[in-house]
Amino acid sequence: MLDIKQLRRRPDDFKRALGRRGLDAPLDEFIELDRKLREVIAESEEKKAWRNRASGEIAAARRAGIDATDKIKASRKLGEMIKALDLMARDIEKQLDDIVLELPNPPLDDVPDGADESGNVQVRAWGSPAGFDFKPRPHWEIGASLDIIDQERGSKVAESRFTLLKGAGARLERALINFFLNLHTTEHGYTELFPPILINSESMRGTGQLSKFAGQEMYKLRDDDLYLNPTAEVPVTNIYRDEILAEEDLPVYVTAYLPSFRREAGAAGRDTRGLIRQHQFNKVELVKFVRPETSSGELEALTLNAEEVLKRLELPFRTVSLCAGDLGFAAAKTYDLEVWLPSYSGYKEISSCSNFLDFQARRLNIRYRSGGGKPRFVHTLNGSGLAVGRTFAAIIENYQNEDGSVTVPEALKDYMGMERIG
RNA sequence: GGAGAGGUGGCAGAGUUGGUUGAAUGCGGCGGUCUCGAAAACCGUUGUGCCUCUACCCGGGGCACCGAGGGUUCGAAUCCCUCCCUCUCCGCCA
Repeated sequence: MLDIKQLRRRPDDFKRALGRRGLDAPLDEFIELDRKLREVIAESEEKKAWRNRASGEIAAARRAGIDATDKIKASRKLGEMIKALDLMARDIEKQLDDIVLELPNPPLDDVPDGADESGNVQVRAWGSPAGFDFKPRPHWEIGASLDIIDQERGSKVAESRFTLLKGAGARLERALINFFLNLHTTEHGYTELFPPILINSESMRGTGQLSKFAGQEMYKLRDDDLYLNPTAEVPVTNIYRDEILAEEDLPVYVTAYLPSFRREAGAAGRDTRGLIRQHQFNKVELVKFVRPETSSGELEALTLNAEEVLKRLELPFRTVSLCAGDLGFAAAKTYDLEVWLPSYSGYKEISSCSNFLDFQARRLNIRYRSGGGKPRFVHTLNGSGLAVGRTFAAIIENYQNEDGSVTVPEALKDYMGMERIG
């Protein structure tokens, strides 16, 4: 959520910044409604002050045994007017919310221009895709022939886009989760969390997952006000909702492994095979709560933490800075990590690291007390570190051998208890 | 799932015959006195949001907030309704 006071003060700046996203924000309408709202509030509060005074006088009169019927009558009339004004205020507020909650975060200045994916800019690349002296196969074929990925039976138990992992496959999934968490907790200074997997609508709204457009993606429980976790960003960022943190507690670094569920509405026909786009997938998330002055550097550090995972696994990847038009709703700046996948003959997103500035914190009301002064909003950041299924696929494809076996990456040998699969 | 108790300021804990109670008191925190310094003692101070005045800050005035939402009333932390949560006992289970 944007800062309404800032919006009020310099709407043109916001209009320009949001324009970089290709958005024509209805800010004129906002300014007009906002002006009207304050007018109504002022009138209502003035009448309330009057009523409060009258109530005191009625009390005093009663104690003195004086009749106050006329005062009570006048006060009653005032009450009706106040009720009407408050109703009007609430209506205007609702209209304002409808506008403000749909306004995305303005991009930071160093975010490249561009309307879509094609405007993204590579900032660095690591490793080089291995050449194969045989025809490399996609991970779903290798997985099937090694009998470690079973998509038919996954579908039998649930439906399509659900997968059954078997034997070394199940072991690899678990190994990756452990490896990620161990790296981040022991070497990168993150505290491990294991939050609830079912999430209430208030938390979903807080991080923006429940806005008009995004609501389609979530699995909702029929009998309860709960959703299946779409990304650990939601439960983890919400842990401090409505809290004021002590400045000395910042920065907070937390990491969490959590199964994630998405309906993938609108993705029909895309990535239909293999582990790339599943309804249920595992992910290790990195989340930071930081002081505003530090968030820019914290994003660089968080991105490097995610990159480190790929380096340890010796998987070639590149890092791209998303252009203004490709940024997610709440992000002011995002780096995507893309891993090399032979089956795509290209790079595929495996992590997305974003700085939200105070956009999420304002909506979630997460603040910290600076010195002895007023509470200020923290900045929040998050990134995948990493998506487990896509890492699984990348390992199978990049480490495949001509005989159909897969070499276990050095970093995973202890976790796997084997040097090769198959 | 059954029965009961309860949700008040950073914490603890008053206040429920409705009326200067934003809320006693204690602790903690901050500032000061004292001290070479510290402790103790004493004095003062100590919530958040919004509206408004002044040029932003500081400050002044106002409104709101005692789990959430609604209701009764001139007036509600105090009465009524709905929901949420916590605790205790029983049952059940991992």
